[in-house]
Amino acid sequence: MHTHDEDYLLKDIQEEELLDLADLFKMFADSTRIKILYSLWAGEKNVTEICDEIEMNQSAVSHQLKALKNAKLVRSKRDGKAIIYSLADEHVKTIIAMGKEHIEE
Amino acid sequence: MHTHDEDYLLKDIQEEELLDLADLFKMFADSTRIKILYSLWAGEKNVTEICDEIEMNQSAVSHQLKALKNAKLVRSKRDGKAIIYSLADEHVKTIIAMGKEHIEE
DNA sequence: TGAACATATGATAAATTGTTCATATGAAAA
DNA sequence: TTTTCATATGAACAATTTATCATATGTTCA
Repeated sequence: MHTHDEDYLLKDIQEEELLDLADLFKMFADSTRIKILYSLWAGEKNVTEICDEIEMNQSAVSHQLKALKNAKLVRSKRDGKAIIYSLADEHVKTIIAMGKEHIEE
Repeated sequence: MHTHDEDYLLKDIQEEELLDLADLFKMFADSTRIKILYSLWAGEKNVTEICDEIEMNQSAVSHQLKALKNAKLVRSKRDGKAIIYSLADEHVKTIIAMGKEHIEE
């Protein structure tokens, strides 16, 4: 049996989930970030390589990598002086693939 | 045989596609718009109903509906005084579902 | 026809976001 | 142990985005 309070709570949780969802999609909603993700599609790269490939300066890329890492869309590991980034999981690819399907109609 | 020009062109098309992709994801990257899409998940609704459900004023909702329609994520049809909106296709649901999967880990 | 209702839209103000610049941190190599 | 290379970060400014307000448009009904 559901009380009114429970319904209220449920609605609240949904609200929070929707905010989280919006935050996630924000990560895909900027061309620099999408370029970075796309650039990592083929495999891991260090920051310099990403900068070269997407032709964007190091600071901007680092800032965006930080955001992507926060959203758990990329991982990083150190290799000597370099930090190597890679896609965190398959969802990244799936989400981008769905987006591509939509615009290619 | 690929000429240098063709490669350049190809790169250019990808660039444009990435911008389009980012624009698409922008639609999902705002809580008002995500609420609207979610509200239409169950079925078509007119503007007033959407406003009531997501507790947002009519002007803001209309502005966002316009953006969503531009992105071909919702459709609309007139019914007397009202305009009835609905999700444009299944991609909307798939994309949101993928997003939910990611954050629910 | 005109009053009432439903939605759209333009302009503005507020908030958010992204890039850049300068500099800090941290690892390697001389 | 100083210099160099790779990356991160804070602050400031610019650009973009969103909500709000006022009003316009279009439809129905008296």
